[in-house]
Amino acid sequence: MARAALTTDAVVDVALLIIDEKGPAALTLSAVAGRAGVATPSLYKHVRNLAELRSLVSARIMNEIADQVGEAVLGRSADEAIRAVMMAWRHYALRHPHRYSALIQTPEPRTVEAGTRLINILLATFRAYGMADSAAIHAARCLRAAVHGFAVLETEGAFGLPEKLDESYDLLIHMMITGLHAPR
Amino acid sequence: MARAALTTDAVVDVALLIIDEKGPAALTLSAVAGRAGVATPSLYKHVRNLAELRSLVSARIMNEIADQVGEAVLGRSADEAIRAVMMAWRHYALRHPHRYSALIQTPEPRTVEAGTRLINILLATFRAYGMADSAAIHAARCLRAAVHGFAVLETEGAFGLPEKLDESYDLLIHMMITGLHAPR
DNA sequence: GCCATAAAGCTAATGTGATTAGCCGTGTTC
DNA sequence: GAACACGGCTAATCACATTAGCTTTATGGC
Repeated sequence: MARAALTTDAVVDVALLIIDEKGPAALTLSAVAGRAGVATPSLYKHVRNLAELRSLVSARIMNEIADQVGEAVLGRSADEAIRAVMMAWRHYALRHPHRYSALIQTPEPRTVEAGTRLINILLATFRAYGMADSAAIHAARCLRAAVHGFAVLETEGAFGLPEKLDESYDLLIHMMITGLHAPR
Repeated sequence: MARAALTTDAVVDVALLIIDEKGPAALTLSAVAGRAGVATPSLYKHVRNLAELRSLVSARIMNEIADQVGEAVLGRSADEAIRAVMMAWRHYALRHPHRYSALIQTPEPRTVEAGTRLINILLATFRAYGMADSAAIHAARCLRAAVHGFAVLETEGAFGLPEKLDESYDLLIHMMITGLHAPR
């Protein structure tokens, strides 16, 4: 071994710092190296390239979301659980808007793995409705799409009037819950 | 005047060609210039810079979506209209996945203007339910979030099993429609 | 038909970032 | 105490975006 120094995790930490401050577009290896007090090429000792750093960052973020959502759902079930999931997910996005924009959806192994944790939470929740596996998968996809769509649009500032967004989201939660109960 | 040659619109055409073939990340001024048979700096006679080109491209795409959705909704109302909107929107995304990924959500005037056309179609549709203005806005936001979320996730390949996606989307349509009818 | 002009194109140059190659010091380990 | 592997560094290359300034060519007015 050699000096203690930088680790891959520490590089990701710095990357998140930059993203939080200036958005995903500002994530460059130069910027990370500057923050870490190191020359740019030195980073290649810890990450393969910029693409890998982005993927590590994305996975870390997805894991954070899964953590928060998993925590929120503890001790709740059915409608209460759905509401808790949706609230926690959106709150994460609002607390870290730039991080949310840095999420990669493209099938990228690391993020997919973290995303699977999140999906499993949703599936477990839907089993509380007595749903069959297949039905739970469809329901989970719908919930994911709705929440993610709202979070993306809100964090990117795509909605016009900011003041009533809580109300809109309440409606979305309501629609999801009632939609799940309604017979096909 | 000078030679006929390139126009801003033609540059956007070429940009869309590149996006369709290789995705939004491949959209560089060099690539556009190469395709257009022109030196890179010549493009600056037609677009201010790469950022503006992206914004023009995004606006064009959003307008295409609004066109398709607007067409789909003709002659329909209420539930039928909602279903038609959702189907047309997703179909556009599936026909042009790379274009869908090239959409910019950030408050960017040109895209916002085109997006407003789309929102107005949704609002008009919700009035068919006899909704008040405020309720229609919340409903439109929810519909937009759900459809956009599904389209983003599907076009980026974020969903696992491709074969049942039609079924999942049917469920989403069902959830939206029943959710809209259910009382708060 | 001839010229001024403005549009549209071009070459050259600069700056930023990513990435690679190859060198150097420093702990760790035997 | 010497070999080694790790982590950092400098130098160099490449791809792009962007700017400056020159050249060419329609075209409208004469």
